[in-house]
Amino acid sequence: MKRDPQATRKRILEAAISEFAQYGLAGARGDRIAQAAQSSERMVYYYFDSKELLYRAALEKVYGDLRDAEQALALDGLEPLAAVAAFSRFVWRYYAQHPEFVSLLNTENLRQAQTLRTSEQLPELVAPIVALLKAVVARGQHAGKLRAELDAVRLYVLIASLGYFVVSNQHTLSAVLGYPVAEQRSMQALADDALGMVLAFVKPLD
Amino acid sequence: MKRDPQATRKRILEAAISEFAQYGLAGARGDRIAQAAQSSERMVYYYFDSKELLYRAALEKVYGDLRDAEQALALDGLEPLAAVAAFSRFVWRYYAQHPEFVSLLNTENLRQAQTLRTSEQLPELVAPIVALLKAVVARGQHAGKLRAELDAVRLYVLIASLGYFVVSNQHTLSAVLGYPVAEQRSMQALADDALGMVLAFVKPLD
Amino acid sequence: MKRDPQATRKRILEAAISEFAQYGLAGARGDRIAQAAQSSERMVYYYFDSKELLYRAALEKVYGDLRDAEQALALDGLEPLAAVAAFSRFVWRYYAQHPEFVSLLNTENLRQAQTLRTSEQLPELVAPIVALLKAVVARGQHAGKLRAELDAVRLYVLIASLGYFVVSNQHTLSAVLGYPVAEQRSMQALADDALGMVLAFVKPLD
Amino acid sequence: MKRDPQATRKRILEAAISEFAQYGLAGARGDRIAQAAQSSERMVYYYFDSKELLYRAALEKVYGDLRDAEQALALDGLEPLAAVAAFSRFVWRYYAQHPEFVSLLNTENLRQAQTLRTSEQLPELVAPIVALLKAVVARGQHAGKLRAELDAVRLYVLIASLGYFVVSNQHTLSAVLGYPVAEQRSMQALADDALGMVLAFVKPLD
DNA sequence: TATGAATGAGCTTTCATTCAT
DNA sequence: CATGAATGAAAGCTCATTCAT
Repeated sequence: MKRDPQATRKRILEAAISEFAQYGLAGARGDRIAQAAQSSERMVYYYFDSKELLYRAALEKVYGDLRDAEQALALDGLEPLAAVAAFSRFVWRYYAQHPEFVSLLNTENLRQAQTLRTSEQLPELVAPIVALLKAVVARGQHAGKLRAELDAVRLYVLIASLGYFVVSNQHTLSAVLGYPVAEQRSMQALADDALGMVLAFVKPLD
Repeated sequence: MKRDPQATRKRILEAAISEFAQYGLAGARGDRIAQAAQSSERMVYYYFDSKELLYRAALEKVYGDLRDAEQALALDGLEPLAAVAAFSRFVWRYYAQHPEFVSLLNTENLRQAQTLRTSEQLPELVAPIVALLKAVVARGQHAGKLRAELDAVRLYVLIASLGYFVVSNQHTLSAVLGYPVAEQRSMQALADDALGMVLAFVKPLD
Repeated sequence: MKRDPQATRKRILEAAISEFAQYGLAGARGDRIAQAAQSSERMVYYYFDSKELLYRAALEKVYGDLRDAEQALALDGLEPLAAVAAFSRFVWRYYAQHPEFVSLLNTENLRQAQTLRTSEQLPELVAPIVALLKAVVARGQHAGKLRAELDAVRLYVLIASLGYFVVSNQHTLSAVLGYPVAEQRSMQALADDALGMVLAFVKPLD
Repeated sequence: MKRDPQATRKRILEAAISEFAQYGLAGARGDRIAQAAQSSERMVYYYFDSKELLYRAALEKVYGDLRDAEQALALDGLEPLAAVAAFSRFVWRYYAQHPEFVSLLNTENLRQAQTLRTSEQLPELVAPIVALLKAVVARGQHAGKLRAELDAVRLYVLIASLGYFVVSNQHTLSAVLGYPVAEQRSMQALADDALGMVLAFVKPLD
């Protein structure tokens, strides 16, 4: 009826991302996805064959989107310290603006990365972003602007950590601390603190 | 079977924690819990009335365990900086040694803290630990050993962030980075870096 | 509600035999079985776990019934020739009176005996009846009343053949030949001819 | 794809025969047929309109093939006894070499010959072969070489029986008796015995 | 002649839960 | 205190078939 296969497929995939992000894999419901996509449950299987494969497609989509977003990052022209700061801000902003990405990652970790481990295209979707930071670190160390002992991968993990937790755990945090993490202002304050931490950490101890 | 009601109840609760941690709320299966508890599905309902209530009990249990563990923390006798370090190490070690706690938190955040928000005993289970850090910060600032602008709640969030992410996302991290996060040694290296970060951050900029 | 588990289970199994006999494994419908058994589709799964296992149970039941029926056969007191006749008549009568057995066998052959081959109890359900004929043949050959070259297994197959086809293929036969195979009289005439055949075949050519 | 409509139609029909023979009507799958025919599911409907009609076409095809094969049978020149033997061997060989025919007959009987009974061309496909035997019997009786009481239709049924069962039930037989019915040698031994039976039966009791 | 897209209906199976003792 | 039996509701998925070009 719609005769626009690409569009239908896309609507389903987007509805699925949102559903999986909200309910996890086990909790996601086919009929809800169909309804949100203004399509039918049948079409979901027509395009994606099974819930698991739809979930895999959703994961690949959100990782792909991250990779696409990071293309816009131009760190080469920046001072090493400024580059680390820009990188951190980019990552944190991405998490904050894409809570469904964070949620899907949590879901995938619950499953012990079952799907990710067996995906063929996922590795290549993730490699570039770490490479980006590696380049900055190497350059900064060479110029004496970043600590020599710095390990780029560990630095990446720490930067990610600082932005991830507040998005991932925003609901329990505000329930438990009464701290309104989701609000712009507190988010910003946290990000400022975190940036201070990162920069203090990467600077050489002159 | 076993004429020891308390023991049966306990086995069920423990099996439930492990099941919820592994599969989330929606993915958890009553029969698997019953089997792991060497009991019957019927008993699960006998003691906990419903899956939701069992889940709530599980959440309360893991939060209670954290509260109990933190009793052992004696920060009062320590220097402010040492106290911050001890606090951080405690939190991180707890996360690392209790991945089921981390996993349950993720599950609860997926549900937008639905259960936690309506729990009566949960707030009081969490308040003390933040209070602990608050005391240290106040004392340290008074003694001029910690930065005056430091906000204890935000500091708590940042410390938690640094320990949480690697446990929560260990599976995707090792799948995607090939970084063996779960191993003792890499965990330790990360913790060392993180501690460096925290201390550099809290110290006054003399 | 019925609180008579054995009876419910039995009604379901009988309904299943009749359904499988009428529609085959693929064509059998769970709801029809449930309805015929005056139970619910859910109960079918409660007792038998899956359609396949229900089918297996059905097969085992009809083979078991045949084995039970054959207990009544007392061939030892008979003359060898009379024993062969009695055996043949028993087999043919059993097929004629249990078309659902014949139909299930056809279904199982369509499936290339997939289920039967992997059944543990089926072999032992079938062995005795052939053993019965073997004993008769041995006795008859020893007494010079049956042809020395006779192979008991082959004889069994031929006897079974003569009774099976008319039951198994009665519908196509009457459609195609206009021969009312299902009627008592034609059935009897065929059985008489068949018995003549068998006896002429087993007698020594004096 | 292939601009050869007749060839496509033929491939589909052949694939259908094989599919119906292997899985029955209910168990047959449109997509498997399409794939085996190197065509598309859509084409199956294009040429045959529905599964039922495709099944009917399959039945008509296998009956037609039998009728064609039997044209080669020249019984007129043979002695009555030799003619009966030739007829029997032909039928048995045909069954053995066309298990898909046997399987389709079983499937059709499961359905209580629903399709066959309402077919217009099927009766005329089957009549000739029985007529063939009738002629032989009449001739033989007239010449005193065949028993006078012999009924040709019943004789046909018995001959068919003897060849059908081993093909139709080969899988359960070998599973249950451990008798390798499908093998050439055992098949031949059975056919020899069966021929002995038939001839002993039709001969006058001089 | 040929075909990719779409679909309603229904199938088997699972799940959390309640009944009855 | 404990449990075997029973179940309504829904979930994921499949099937034969039709639409639209």
